[in-house]
Amino acid sequence: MEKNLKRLATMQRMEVKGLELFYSKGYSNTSVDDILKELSLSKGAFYYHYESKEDFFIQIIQNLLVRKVYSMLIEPIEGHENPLQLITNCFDEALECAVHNEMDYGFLLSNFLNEFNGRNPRIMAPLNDILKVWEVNLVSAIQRGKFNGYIDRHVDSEGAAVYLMSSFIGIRTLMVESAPSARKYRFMAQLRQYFKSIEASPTSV
Amino acid sequence: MEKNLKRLATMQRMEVKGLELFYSKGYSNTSVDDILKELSLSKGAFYYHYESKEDFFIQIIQNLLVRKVYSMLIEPIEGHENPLQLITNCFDEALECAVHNEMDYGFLLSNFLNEFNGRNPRIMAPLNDILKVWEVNLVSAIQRGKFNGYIDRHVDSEGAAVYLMSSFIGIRTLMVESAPSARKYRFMAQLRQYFKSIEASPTSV
DNA sequence: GATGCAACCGACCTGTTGGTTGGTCTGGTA
DNA sequence: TACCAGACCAACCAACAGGTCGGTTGCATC
Repeated sequence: MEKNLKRLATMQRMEVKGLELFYSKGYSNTSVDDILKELSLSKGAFYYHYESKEDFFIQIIQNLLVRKVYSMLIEPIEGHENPLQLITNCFDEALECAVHNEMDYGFLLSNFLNEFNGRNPRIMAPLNDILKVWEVNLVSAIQRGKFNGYIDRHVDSEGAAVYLMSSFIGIRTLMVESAPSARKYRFMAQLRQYFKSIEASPTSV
Repeated sequence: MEKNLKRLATMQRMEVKGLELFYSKGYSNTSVDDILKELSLSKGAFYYHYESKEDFFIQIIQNLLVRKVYSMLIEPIEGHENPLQLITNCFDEALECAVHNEMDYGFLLSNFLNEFNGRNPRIMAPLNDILKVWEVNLVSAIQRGKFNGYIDRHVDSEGAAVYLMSSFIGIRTLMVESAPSARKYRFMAQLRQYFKSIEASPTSV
């Protein structure tokens, strides 16, 4: 049991540092040695625990990335209050975090999506899984909103979900280089504008 | 003069093939040899015309990418009709093109943005320039729309522009892997919904 | 037909990459 | 104390990267 703990501790260290470097430099620009050097570990240790660099990355996605996206974008909108308010707050916090993080390279998930889109099916599979969970969760939040009278019942839930995901992924890309704070502010204002147009109103037909 | 023509022809061949491969495999996963092999050219030819791989890529951005983005996203919205209609048509065509292109890896510009964001300032500079032109053009289209009575004059032009750019970049990322056609359709419907909320209406305060 | 030069060739250099392998250390067990 | 297996080390490998360089080709000029 003690043994197993040590194993897991080492793997955890590798994966945390791996995610950090993969995020900041990209997957293909980060060598296994880069990660190992920072942890004072050897190649042998790495290939004792993982079959390949690709396998290692998939583990990172499943062990770390899933949880991060979950706690940042999924959990916060699972309440039973007004979903439009929940999503607004959720996006606002996620973007605010990006504004204040000086080492920002964009949205973790979308960076990796971009790097592997249409190129590496083995890695895309778990990434698409995360995307799907996010989408399903948004859809059900919107449907809940319709049911509870917060959102106009003519709204296409799937459409709204895709639209929200798109805009979030895009704004995170745009926020990296120039005027992140200003762009966040403008984005949030337009998001509220959009939300106003899909919320339930007494004047709706 | 004839000489100069040959020079330009070879460079054009290299840059066109380079853009093709950089787009499909990513910049860092495409070697100079990959490009040269497909053109049956040698390393010597390459380094005779370009100082480095990075310099080569910057040339591609300035010579090819700028024009592509211009003709796809900027020119089509420069008319004097209803800008919301122009933008709708423009996005619709750009996305339709993506749907039918089997070799699709996302939005050229945003793929490169993602790859170099926060990492390579020399390459980011010309990419940001393109982004800026796009943004300025959207802003002025929206302002034109306000002036001509198509768009509510309380609308924040810069905000709407950023919101549009975000959503476009995002939907292109989402359209690569799964259900591009369905996602395009849903996206466009929500875009129209958003547009409806910012267009000039007689009932506005 | 000798000269000059832009355009191009391809062998080579140096460093890095993902991955392998034989060996060492250490803590628990009999 | 002898042993054993999991965890790790460090030297090594072939493939490949970006980039260099001395040399060749082909065409215009005189």
